[in-house]
Amino acid sequence: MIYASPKGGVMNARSDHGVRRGRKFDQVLEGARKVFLRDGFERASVDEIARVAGVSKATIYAYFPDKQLMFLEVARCECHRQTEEAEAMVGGEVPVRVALTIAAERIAAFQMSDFGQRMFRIVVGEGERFPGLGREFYDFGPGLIHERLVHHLASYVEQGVLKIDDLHLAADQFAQLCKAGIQEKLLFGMAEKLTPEDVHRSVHGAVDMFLARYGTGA
Amino acid sequence: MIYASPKGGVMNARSDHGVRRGRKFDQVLEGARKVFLRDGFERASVDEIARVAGVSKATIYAYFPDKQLMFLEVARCECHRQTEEAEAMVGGEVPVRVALTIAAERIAAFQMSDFGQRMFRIVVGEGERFPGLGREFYDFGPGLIHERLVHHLASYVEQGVLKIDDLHLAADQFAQLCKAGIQEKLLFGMAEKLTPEDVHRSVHGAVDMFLARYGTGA
DNA sequence: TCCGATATGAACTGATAAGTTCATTTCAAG
DNA sequence: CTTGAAATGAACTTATCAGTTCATATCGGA
Repeated sequence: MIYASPKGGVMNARSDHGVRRGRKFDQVLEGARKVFLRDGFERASVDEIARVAGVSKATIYAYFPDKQLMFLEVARCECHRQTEEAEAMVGGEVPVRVALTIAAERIAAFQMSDFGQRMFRIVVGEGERFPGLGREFYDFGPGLIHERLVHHLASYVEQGVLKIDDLHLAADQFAQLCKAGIQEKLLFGMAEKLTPEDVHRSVHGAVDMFLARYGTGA
Repeated sequence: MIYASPKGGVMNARSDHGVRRGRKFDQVLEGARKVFLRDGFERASVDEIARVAGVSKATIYAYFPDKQLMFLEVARCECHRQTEEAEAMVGGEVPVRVALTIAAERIAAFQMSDFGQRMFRIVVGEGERFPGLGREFYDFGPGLIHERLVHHLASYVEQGVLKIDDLHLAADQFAQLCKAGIQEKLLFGMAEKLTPEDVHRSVHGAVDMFLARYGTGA
């Protein structure tokens, strides 16, 4: 099994969360990621994680004090990773409609992705019992999108093509609109895969509605 | 403990889901409801349910073949019960804006309720492992609202005060808009209680946006 | 090549929980 | 009051799983 060696080669640094590092750290994290995303927190067993990671259970407990902290670490890493992948966002100089359409497509795509869906299920399902988990997920997922959106909307308002009083509400509304007709079907298992037409419909429906409300026609 | 006796007085009928009934059926269901809603499916223990229901474990297993079916039965009952409570909906002869505002307030209220939140967490969290659970929840919760909404929107379209091509999309969009600024805060534990002002802002934001897009001004 | 840090695995503890069993008791209908 | 269905409770089986322990093996850097 090929795995990246820990950055810097330092073997026994402690992370800021009570988590030790070492040679096989990445391997463990990867195994944990797979199993937690597949089975959820409660149903995932540490023995299974060890098996999938190709590592002994003792090694796992050398890194993490317990299962909860291991899970939190995985969640944290996944959120950060996912965020980095979505770095590229609508550039500066495109028409509003185009920018909104691109943004809507990203939002819809994320939520339809296997990762997006499973992570959402876990965070929502276990959220009440993991203080801070929901917050962590939000800050490095939806919250980040939200901030970007507010920022871009503001610049369009300055240009005079949008008129928005409450930028934060507008951004939330837009994000919500992108999920119309998608989120429920997926979350409640009423459709395995959505057709590109379904997505197209939601995306354009969101953009049309948003512009009808906040567009100046300029 | 006071409990309603089984309807009809028939003691040993089998329901359509492999579930037997009997003297203490309602008591068991009530205990299960409490514990499942409090702890979720995985963390709820049958012994605890027996304790809370004031019933012996053997009795529980006389009714339900296993924990899963017991949970499904509880979920079913809860959804139906909840639906019945929300029967009253916007009447016929009020202006669109008023009707939409009332509807938005209900949607927001349901999702902020303790029951709405916990049930959503469980259904989303366990949904992948309970075939049919998501569907059941949808059909007797959000799906019902959806149908009502479509129906009412159609009548306003006929009156000429709304202009809507895709009624189902419009209904989904409206429902989504009502959650803007509420759902994420609650689900991700970023606010214990939302102020009435927050709700007011979301509700009116939803109505304003919906009318901007679909209103004819008539 | 040598050394100290790291990993191993396999057995072990302790706890919890699902589901079963059965002799005994309660209850309600007739 | 009688009777049979329903309920009891407490012990029991079986299984799973988190977390520990330790003697041994491996690995990478110097």
